[in-house]
Amino acid sequence: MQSQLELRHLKTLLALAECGSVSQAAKRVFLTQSALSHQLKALEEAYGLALFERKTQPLRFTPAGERLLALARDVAARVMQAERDLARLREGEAGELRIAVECHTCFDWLMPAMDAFRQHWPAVELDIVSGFHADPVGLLLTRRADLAICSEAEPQDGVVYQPLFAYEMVLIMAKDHPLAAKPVWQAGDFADETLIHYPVPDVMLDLVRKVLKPAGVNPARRTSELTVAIIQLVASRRGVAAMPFWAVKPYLDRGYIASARIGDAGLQSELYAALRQDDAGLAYMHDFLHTVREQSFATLPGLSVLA
Amino acid sequence: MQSQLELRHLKTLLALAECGSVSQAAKRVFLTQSALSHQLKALEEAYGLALFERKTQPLRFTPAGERLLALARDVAARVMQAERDLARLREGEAGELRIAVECHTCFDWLMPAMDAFRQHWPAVELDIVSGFHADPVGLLLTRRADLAICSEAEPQDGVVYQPLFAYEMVLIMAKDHPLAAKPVWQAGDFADETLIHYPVPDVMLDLVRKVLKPAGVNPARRTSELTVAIIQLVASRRGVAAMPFWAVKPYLDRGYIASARIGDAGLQSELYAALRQDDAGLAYMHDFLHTVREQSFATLPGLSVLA
DNA sequence: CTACAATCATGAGGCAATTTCATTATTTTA
DNA sequence: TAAAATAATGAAATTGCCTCATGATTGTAG
Repeated sequence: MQSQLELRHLKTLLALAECGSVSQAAKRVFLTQSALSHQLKALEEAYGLALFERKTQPLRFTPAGERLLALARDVAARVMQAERDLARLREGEAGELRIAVECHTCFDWLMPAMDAFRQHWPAVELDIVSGFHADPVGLLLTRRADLAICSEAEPQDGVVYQPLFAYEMVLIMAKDHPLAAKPVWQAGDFADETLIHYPVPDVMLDLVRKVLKPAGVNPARRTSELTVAIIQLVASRRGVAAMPFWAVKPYLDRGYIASARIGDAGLQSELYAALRQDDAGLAYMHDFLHTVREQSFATLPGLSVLA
Repeated sequence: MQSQLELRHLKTLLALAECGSVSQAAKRVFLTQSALSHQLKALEEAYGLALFERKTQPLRFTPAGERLLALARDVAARVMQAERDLARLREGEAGELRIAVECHTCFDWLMPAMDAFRQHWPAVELDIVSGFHADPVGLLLTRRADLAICSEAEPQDGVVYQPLFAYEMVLIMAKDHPLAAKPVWQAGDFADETLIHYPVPDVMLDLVRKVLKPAGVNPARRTSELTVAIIQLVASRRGVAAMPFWAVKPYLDRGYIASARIGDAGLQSELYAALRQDDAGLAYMHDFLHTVREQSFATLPGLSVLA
C-alpha cells in the first residue's frame, strides 16, 4: 500500500461514474486529467486490482471498481449529512430562501433541486418569487428575494455570484426544414424564419442579444409560455427556436425535431446564482447551490462546469 | 473552508476518542502530538465549531465533535468492509489460519479478536494449535501453524514479525502483604517469597528470565493453569505473581489484591505475531492482525503501541 | 486505411499542504 | 509549589499531490 484511501479518491470515483471519462471527470472535480490518471493508477496499485476497463467509451467499472463506487456513494452521502448537521449546530435550523427566476426553462432543474433541499433543510422557508422579472438582482437588494438565478454575473455592490453550470443553446427546427442538413446556422440564416420564444424582453433572449441584433437581423416573432408548446410549433413548421440542449435532447432522440449549432462556436449559456453578500456565508445557501449542481449534473445531459 | 475533510481526520478522531488525549492518540496513529494539534485546529476552523473541550482529562467531545465522531465510526467500518471485499476479490475467500500461542493470558484478547475475524472471513479456517510450545515459530516452519504469537522477534529465515502491542507486567500480592506499600519491587524483594506462575519453562517467564535470574535470586515456586486461580492464591497470601496489568486491573479496582511495579522502569512485555514470509502478503492475515490490535486497544487498559 | 481528434498514460518538476522540530503555555499531580 | 504531563504555536522541512509537457492509444471521419 503506497497510497491510503482518502475521501478525495471517492469523490473522483463518483465524478468518473457520472462522466464516463477521465478527462470529463477531471473538469468536474477541478483538477487536470493527469492528476486523475495518477490518482486512479495509485488506487489500482494500492489494491492490486484493476478498477476499470479504459478501452471503452464510456469506461466500464470492474466488479472491484463497482464495489469502491458503492462505498463512495454511501460514504459521500453520510459525510454530506454530517456536514449539514454541523452547519445546523453552527447556524441553527431555520432560514429563508426565496428564489427569483428569470428563465422559463430553469424550472426543469430547479424543481428536483428544491425537492431534495426541502428534505435536508425542512425548517428553511423555501419559496419562488412569482413572475418573470427583468432585474432579478433588484429583488435581492430590496429583500423580496434571497437568491436570484441569472445568466450573467454583472458586478454589483453587496451582491456575490456563484457559478452554477454552463450549457449550449441549440437551434431547433422541423425535421423536414430546408436547412435541416446544415450543421451550423449563422445569423443570416434566420432572416426569413419565424423565431419562436418565451414572452420576455429581448435582452433576456441570448440568441437575439448576442447573435441576431449584432448582425442586424430581425426575423418574424411568435411567443409561447410553454416549452412543449414551442417544440410543438417548431415541429409543425411554424418557426424555429433556440433552446438549451438538455431541454430538447429527449425530443431530438425521438426524432420529433432536428437541431443545429448556432454560430461556429455554439451559443454558450451560463447560469449563476446571485446572493446578498451578507448571506454568502450561510450554510443552507451553500448547500442549496451544491444540491442544484449535483442534481443538475446528474440529470441534465451536456452540462459543463463553470468556474 | 480551508481544509477539506479527509479520512485521515476521521481516523484521528477515532484514536482521540479511544485515548482521551491528543498525545496518546498521536502515538496511536504514528504521528506527533503537534501534527494532531494542527490537524484538529484546522478541522475546527473549517467547520467554525469547537469539537472538544481540552481543559479536561480525558478530553470531552462537544456535540459537534460527537457528530463527527459518529460519522468517523460509521465511515471507518464501511471503508474496512469495502477493503475486505476488495481483498477477497483479489485473493479469494478461503484460507487457513492456525494460531500457535505460547502465553496463557493471550487467550483473553485472542478470543474476542477471533470472534470478530470469523465474522469477516467465514471461509478462512480458523484454529488454535493446542498445547503450549516453547518454540511456536518452529510450528510455523513445519507448517503445523500459520501464525505464532510470541514475545520476542528473533530474526529467523523465512519468518517475518508483525508488532501487536506492548504492556506492563505488574507484581500482584495480597492487600495485607508486608511490602504492599512499596511501589516498586526489586529482584531482592523476591528472595523470601513464593512465586506463583503458569506451568511453563522458565525461559517463558519474563520475570525470571529478565529480573530474578540475572540477580541470582531463586524464590520458591508454585504453579497453576488458571489466571483466576493464581489471583485467588495471591489474595490468600500463598505467594506473589507477575501478571499483565490489563489482566489484573479489574481485581485491583475491586480491591481484591495490591500491585507494584517490577524494577524502576517496570517490566515491559511485548507481543509479536510471527508469519511465514510467503504468507506475509495475505489480506486475511493483515486483517487478522489489524483486528487483534483494534480489539485489544479497545478493550484492554494500559496498552501501548509497538513499532 | 489513413489521418485527425480525443482520450489516456507517464515522467519530471514545482508547489502547497502536513508533518516535524523547538519552544512556550497550560493543566495535572505529587 | 514544584514538577510532570499535556497542549498550542510558529518556522522549517519534507512529503506527496498536482500541473506541465509529451507520447501512446483509441475512436472517428474522409
